[in-house]
Amino acid sequence: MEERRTRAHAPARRNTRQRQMVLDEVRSRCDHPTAEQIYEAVRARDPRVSQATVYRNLHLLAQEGQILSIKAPGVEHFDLRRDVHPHMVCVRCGSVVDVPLAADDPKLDASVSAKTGWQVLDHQLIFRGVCPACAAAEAAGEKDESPRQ
Amino acid sequence: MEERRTRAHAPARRNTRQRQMVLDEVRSRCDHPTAEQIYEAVRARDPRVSQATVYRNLHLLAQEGQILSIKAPGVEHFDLRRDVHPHMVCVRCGSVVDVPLAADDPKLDASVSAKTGWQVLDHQLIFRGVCPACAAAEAAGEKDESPRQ
DNA sequence: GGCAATAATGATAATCGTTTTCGTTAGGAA
DNA sequence: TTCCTAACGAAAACGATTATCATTATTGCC
Repeated sequence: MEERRTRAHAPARRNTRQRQMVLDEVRSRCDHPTAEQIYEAVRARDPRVSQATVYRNLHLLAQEGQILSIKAPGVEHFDLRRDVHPHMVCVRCGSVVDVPLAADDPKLDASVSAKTGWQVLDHQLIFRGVCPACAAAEAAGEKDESPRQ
Repeated sequence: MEERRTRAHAPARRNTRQRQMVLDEVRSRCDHPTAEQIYEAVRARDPRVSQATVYRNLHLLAQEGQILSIKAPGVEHFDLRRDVHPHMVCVRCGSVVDVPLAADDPKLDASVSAKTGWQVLDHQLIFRGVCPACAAAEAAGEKDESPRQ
């Protein structure tokens, strides 16, 4: 009852050329690209790949734990690192960098789960700030100094 | 030179009826409403208030430090508390709650700033999880158990 | 109190990132 | 090789937010 294919042979994940390109692209970078940036890079290799495919695969890979998704305000970024670690977003240009802080308490999620009764999946520590480049630009007299986002 | 009104008498912030309604509405709640929810509540009091006005005022109040903006993945939420503190978002229904954790190290921002050379404005700690209500619904056999967002 | 300057508004269109739709293509087990 | 169906591509749809612009109304000042 109710297991036509459910256990017989798993959900049958297929290894497509497009999926491999998306994974390769994230892995080959040392920054924190957005879906749009990955799309452009993949598209440079094969212009027929569609945006939807890039989004689909980024989310699939993140779900599988092969890459990390960073839900920055406004745009989602991706990271080849798989361990949870803090990030910092520039409120002026949107760039994202890793923050070199000691890893958080690994029991944090469990402790919050115990305190709240929620089933905790993961967490994200995000700093907002102004990167050196944008700070320099501001100092140099660029008008419009109000933070965005 | 170049200070027609710049210092004479500040930018002249006006106290409009709409702005007061938005602030009252956030203050009167113990949850973490979205702009849309505030819009609906304000609109119940005065149907002529526009969405743009609600967004404008929420951001202005957040910038002034009168309320707190929580950049949850997908939607922005607002909080009557003014101190930085962690939140948890339900990946199924999107609800947001405060997390009862000891306040973070107040020197955290300064320490990150020193380490990275960025000008740090603030930070956000966000947990993702499944709230008890949604967990119960899942257990009760609701189909579609894959996390959203 | 009246008046002008301009901050702020309301209605609406536009934007942006992302997701859905749906007909077509192509992995890969049999 | 065949067949099932996961995955694709193109395009439209979507939801949240922001910009535009003519109009309104708050406030400082006489």
